[in-house]
Amino acid sequence: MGIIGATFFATVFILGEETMFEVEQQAVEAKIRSFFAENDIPQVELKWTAIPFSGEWGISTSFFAAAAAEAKAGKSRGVPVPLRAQEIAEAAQKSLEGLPGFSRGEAVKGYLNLYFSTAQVTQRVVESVLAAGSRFGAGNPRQERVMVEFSQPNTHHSFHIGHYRNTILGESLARIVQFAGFETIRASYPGDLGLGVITVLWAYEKFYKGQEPQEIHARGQWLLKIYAEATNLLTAKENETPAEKAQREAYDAERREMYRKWDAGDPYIRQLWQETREWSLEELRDILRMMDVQIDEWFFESEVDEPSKRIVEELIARGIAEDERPAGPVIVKIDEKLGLTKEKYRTAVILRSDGTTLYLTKDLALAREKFEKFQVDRSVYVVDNRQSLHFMQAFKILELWGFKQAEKCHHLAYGFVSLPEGAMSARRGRVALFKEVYDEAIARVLAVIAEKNPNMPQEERLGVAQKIGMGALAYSFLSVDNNKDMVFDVNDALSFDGRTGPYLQNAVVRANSILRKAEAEGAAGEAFTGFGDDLTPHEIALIEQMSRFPAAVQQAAEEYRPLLLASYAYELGNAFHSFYHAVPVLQAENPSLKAARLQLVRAARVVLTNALWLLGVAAPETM
RNA sequence: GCCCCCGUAGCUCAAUGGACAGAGCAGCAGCCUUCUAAGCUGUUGGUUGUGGGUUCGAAUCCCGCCGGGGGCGCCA
Repeated sequence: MGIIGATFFATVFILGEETMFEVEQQAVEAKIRSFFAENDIPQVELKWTAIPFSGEWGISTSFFAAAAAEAKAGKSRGVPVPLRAQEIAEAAQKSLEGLPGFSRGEAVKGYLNLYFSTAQVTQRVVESVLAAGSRFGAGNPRQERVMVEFSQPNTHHSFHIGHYRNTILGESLARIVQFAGFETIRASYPGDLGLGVITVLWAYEKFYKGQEPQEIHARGQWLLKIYAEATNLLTAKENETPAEKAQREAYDAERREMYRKWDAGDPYIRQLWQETREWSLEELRDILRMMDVQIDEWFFESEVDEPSKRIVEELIARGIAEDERPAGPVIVKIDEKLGLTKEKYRTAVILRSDGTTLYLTKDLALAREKFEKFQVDRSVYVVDNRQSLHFMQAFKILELWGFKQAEKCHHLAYGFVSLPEGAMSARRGRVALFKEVYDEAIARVLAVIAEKNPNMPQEERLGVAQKIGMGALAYSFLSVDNNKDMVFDVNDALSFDGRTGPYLQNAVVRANSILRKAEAEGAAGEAFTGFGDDLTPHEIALIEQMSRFPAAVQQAAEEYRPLLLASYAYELGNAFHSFYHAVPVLQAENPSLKAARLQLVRAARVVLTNALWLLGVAAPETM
């Protein structure tokens, strides 16, 4: 099979088949369906998996469900389900004799295992990979538009490792959903107003005006220091003297006055706010650049503040919200509206009694903008799990309000990140700042390069170190399921051994190295005549793993879980490293074997690169 | 009191109804004149917090309990 075969399979793949073996699976399934019909077996759903722990390659299904359905229908004749499942498996196997694409079948313990004809299927997988290249694994275009909202740090603060978890999770999810075939919009929603912001503004204006450092990150971090100091000045202490108390209260009055002026649009305060806000945003943009994240839409809290007030009026007018002003705030009694007897969504406050907005108010306005202006069908919010109630309330209110997209709003909650010493606290100066971790990562990688690859030209080292350092960090965060709390330990996060980003990058680098050498010795052009049936187990394992990639992408996108791809990527990298160790490529026994293995290495590099991209990890040429 | 999340090997984590609960780290034993040893191979280590239930089949689903974290009318 040459060009024609490659084109044929690539076309099939692009047009309809998303998970590589749908064609085979459907052919087998059709046969089993008619076998069921002929033998009066209930037409239950068949679930297909790879054959586990066989070292061989194929697809598998079980017949427990069919046997159980028979028993329920009173047709079991007293045969226990497992035995009957095995009977069905054996009979099904007989009915499938001679099916093209498979070498043999076996019925064992109620399962039917169908082994692929390796030469044919290998050919097909490798050709599909090489034909699709960077699009291998991508899903067919969907009609739905998905907005992923992530990276919502507060301005007048500095970006720490907790913000990093949010951002890498959101970016990876956005890449996965996009690659799976959905039109995807990345949205960022920085918190640029509120008391925390004003606190920094107050202290800056009063004590530090004009003293800011010029370097972007130093300046961002400097704002965080101001925040910590200011909070300290404004917090009541034990045993404080009357003079201290008076001082603190005077400061607080100044701060409140500044908030009032900001709200009233005082030009001087607004100007000061704009300028300092921009410092934070500059730092944020630079960090997103380091992470290779491109935000499509920026929403700011300050921009939805006014629109959100009008929404409250609408909700009151429609009887969804109740106005208790001036004695109380504007509320939505969600449980009551839903007729719930136990408290679950509770009562939400959507406007303060003084008429100013809350976080929830603004999220309602933002949601409406997403639905109406951007016409999104699904909206994913990557926000830490302490805000679960907030989003449960927000989505329910949207539903009461009549937005049908509300049911496709999803809060992707993740556990918060703490340090070995305890929770991060800006006030105590106990914060792992992203930029510090980044610098540390670079330094560590440079040290490893100096030790392990001293021949690497100096001018290449920094670029490689950035990719490896960021790869290690990204993978360490994404390989923990998002709903689990995490303790950030630099040594774990920046480990380069074992199940890590660098391990996977190293697999790509090793593939590059083989291909580079092949190129240099002129072997790259040698005719590839196809794969034989005598593939080694390491080759089969590698190809099998590659064939699973499209399905892994779809599952990760459906479940909103980058972790699945982190696990997948490790399995693939592991298969490649084992192959690399055990199977000679450039030293293969004969030219046709060598050409076939070179194809395999090319394909493996493609799939590894695609999988890593979805995790926000870039592989360098060498390392 | 109510709600959400978590509890799996010494440590960090996978496996969300299917076959023997898997990796990494740490430990132990091997493998670099051969495509990058950031690697490979072997090995030690588990009554899946606990008690019931549903099911042919449960780490996974349901109920109770224990332990940890978070949240609950005018913070974000």
